[in-house]
Amino acid sequence: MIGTGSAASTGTVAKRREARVAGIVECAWKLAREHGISGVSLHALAREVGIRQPSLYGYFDSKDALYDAMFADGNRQLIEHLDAITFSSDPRVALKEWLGAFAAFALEDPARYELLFQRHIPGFTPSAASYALAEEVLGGAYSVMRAAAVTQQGDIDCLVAITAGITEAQLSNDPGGTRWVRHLDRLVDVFVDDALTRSPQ
Amino acid sequence: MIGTGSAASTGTVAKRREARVAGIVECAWKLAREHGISGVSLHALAREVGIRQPSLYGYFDSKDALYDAMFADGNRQLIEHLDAITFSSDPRVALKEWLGAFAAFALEDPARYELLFQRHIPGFTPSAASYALAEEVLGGAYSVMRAAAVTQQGDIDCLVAITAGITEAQLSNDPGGTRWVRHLDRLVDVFVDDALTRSPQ
DNA sequence: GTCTATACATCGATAGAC
DNA sequence: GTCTATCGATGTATAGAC
Repeated sequence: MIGTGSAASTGTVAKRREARVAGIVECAWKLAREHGISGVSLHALAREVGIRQPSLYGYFDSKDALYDAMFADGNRQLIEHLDAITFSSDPRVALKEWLGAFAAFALEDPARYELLFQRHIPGFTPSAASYALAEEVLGGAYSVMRAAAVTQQGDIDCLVAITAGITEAQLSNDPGGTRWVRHLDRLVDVFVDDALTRSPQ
Repeated sequence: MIGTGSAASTGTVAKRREARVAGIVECAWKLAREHGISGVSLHALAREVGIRQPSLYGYFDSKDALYDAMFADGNRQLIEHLDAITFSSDPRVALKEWLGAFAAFALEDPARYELLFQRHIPGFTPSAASYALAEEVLGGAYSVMRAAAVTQQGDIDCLVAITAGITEAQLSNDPGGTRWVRHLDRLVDVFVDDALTRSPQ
C-alpha cells in the first residue's frame, strides 16, 4: 500500500516541485531585470518568492546552482523564441531573419543576455547539461549560415562578431532604440557577399 | 618666510602627492589584471601599496573616486598609445591602423578594457573631467574615419560596432590569440568600400 | 598622513527545531 | 519544507589617537 501510494503520487509531487523551481527562477529573472544579473541576492530572491532565505536551499544547493538553472532556462527561452519563427526559404533572407531574431531576443532582456552571453559573474561556469543547450543554439546558427553558403570558420566568426557587436552597442548606448540594430541586415548582406566572392559556390 | 617657504615647497609637495596617487593607481591596475576590475578591494589595494586600508581615504574620497582615477588614467594611456603611432598618409590605411591599435590596446589588458568600455561596475559613472578624456578618444576615431570619407553617422556607428564586436569576441573566446582580430582589416575594407558606394565622393 | 579600532551593511551558507 | 538563529567572510567607510 505504501509502495503503491508513493508511486502513484510521485509524479504529481515531482511536478509540483518542478513548478515551484520554475516559479523561483521566474522571480530571479524579475530581480535580474530590475537590478542586473549580479544584483540578484538570495535574500532578495527569497523575499520576492515569499519565503526565508535559507529555504531556498531546499531547491538549490548553492547560488551557482541558481545561476545554472537560470542559464538553462534562458537558453530554452531562446530556443523557443527561434522555433516559433517560420524562416524564409531563401537562405540569405533566413540568415538575416535568424540573426535579427537573436538580436531582438537579446534586446528584450539585457540581464538575460548578460548571463547567457557575457562573462559578468565571477566564478560561475554552466554545468555540462546547461551548456549543451547553449551549444544547441550555436549549432542552429551554424546551420543557417551553412545554408547561406557561409562555410569558412573565419567567415562564421566574423558574422558572430558583427552580430554581437551591433547587439551590444545597441544595449549599451541606446537601449530601447534601433540606432545600431537597424544596420544589421545591411552588414550581413555586405559581408556575406564578400565571403561568397572569396569562396565561390 | 613662512609664506615663501610654503609657496616654494608647495610644488614639490603636490608633486610628491601626485606621484603617490599615481603609484596607488598603478597598484590598482595590477590587482585588476590579476582578479578582474571588480576584484579590486580597498583592503587588497592597501596591502599591495603597503599601507592600511583606511589610509587610502587620504587619497580617494570613496571607492568610486578610485575607479574614476583609474578610468581617467586608462584613457590617458590609450591617448598616449595612439599618439605614439605614426599613421599612414593613406587615409584608408590610417583608419585600419587606428582601429587595429585600439584593438591591440584592448587586448593588452582586458581588465582595463572592462573599466573603460564595458559597464561592469554597478553604480560607477565617470566624472565629467574623466569622461572628457574618453570623448577625446572618440573624437580621434571620428577624425580618422572622416579622413577616410566615412562621414555618415550610421556608417561610423557600424565601424565602431564591428571593431568592438571583433575585440570583445577575441577577449572572451581566445584571449592571447588572433582568431578574431585577424579579420579586422578585411572587415573594415569591405564595409568602407560599401559605404563609399552609397555616398560617393 | 598613517595608524588602530570599529561601525555597519551584505552576502552565502549551515545547524537544528518544528 | 520551512522556519529562527547564527556563523563567517568580505566589503566600504568613519572616529579618533598619534
